[in-house]
Amino acid sequence: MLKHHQSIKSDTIHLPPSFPIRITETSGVSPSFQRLHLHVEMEINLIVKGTGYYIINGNKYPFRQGDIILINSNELHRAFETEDLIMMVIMFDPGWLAVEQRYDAELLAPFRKVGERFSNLLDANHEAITTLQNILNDMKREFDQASDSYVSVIRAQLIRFLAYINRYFKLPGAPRHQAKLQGIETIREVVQHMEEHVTEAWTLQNLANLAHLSPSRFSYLFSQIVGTSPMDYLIQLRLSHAVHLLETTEMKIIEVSTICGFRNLSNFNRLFRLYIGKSPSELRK
DNA sequence: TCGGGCAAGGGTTTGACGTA
DNA sequence: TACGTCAAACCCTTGCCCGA
Repeated sequence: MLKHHQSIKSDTIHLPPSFPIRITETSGVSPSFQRLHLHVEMEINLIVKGTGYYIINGNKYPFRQGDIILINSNELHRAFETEDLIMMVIMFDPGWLAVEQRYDAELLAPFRKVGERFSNLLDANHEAITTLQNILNDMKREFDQASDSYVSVIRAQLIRFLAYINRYFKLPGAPRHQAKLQGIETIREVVQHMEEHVTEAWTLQNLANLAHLSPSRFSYLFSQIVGTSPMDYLIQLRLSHAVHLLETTEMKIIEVSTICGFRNLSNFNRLFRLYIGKSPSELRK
């Protein structure tokens, strides 16, 4: 039986305390973004090119070129690529802006009030989006060039970015509430359990038992919250573990396959090629 | 609104066998 | 040893209905 207080552990993002922000550009969706995860840092994604969608706290947000995604601290999220995706990813420690909140208490509202007064998705068609895109591009340029006083410029641009969201992107009408998925904590606990016991021979029935749900109800809820079926998610967890072992050890492929919970080598090879795009032996070359 | 039960269809897994 | 193919068995997903 699961302990009630268990939930998915936060990812640890190593940001230097003196400059707690990281700006990168990613092509496609890296394995760490494909899995359901959360972190204390606030995250901004600018869709530079292509399409895909985010699952954030059980809500699906399709995105396209020009959209901006905001992810608050500890929001459970997962990214998917549909086509030719390139994203700018900004992670920052909200504590970095603690002083500014003395002067503008609403500065972090676009994150803190997401789902109520703001949406996770800032639409590429919004009249003010170009201003925000320019700010983010400027931040990336400053980060890459690291010229004199670039830390101050990036910090100032981040404050400007948040202020403009406050000014132009408040949702109209009554406060909106996030989708009430009562099962979200239950699914969190099951996902945590799967990640900690990835090699177990899980069946849908086992997983549903952990959640105290029928298999059909569990499968439906899981897909709503995580974005893929339970068994598909389990395969991705196992393959991530397999990639790690293949890259960092000299274990035989059949040993890796067994350790990662695959009971059959041919099935492991087939799934590996399907998800990773190459065979296990090709990965090692 | 949430959850259980059921059935149909389709996807997945397994194990044997072949090839390089 | 590593990996691909294939057929059969298995079981998961989905949709629907019903009750609490």
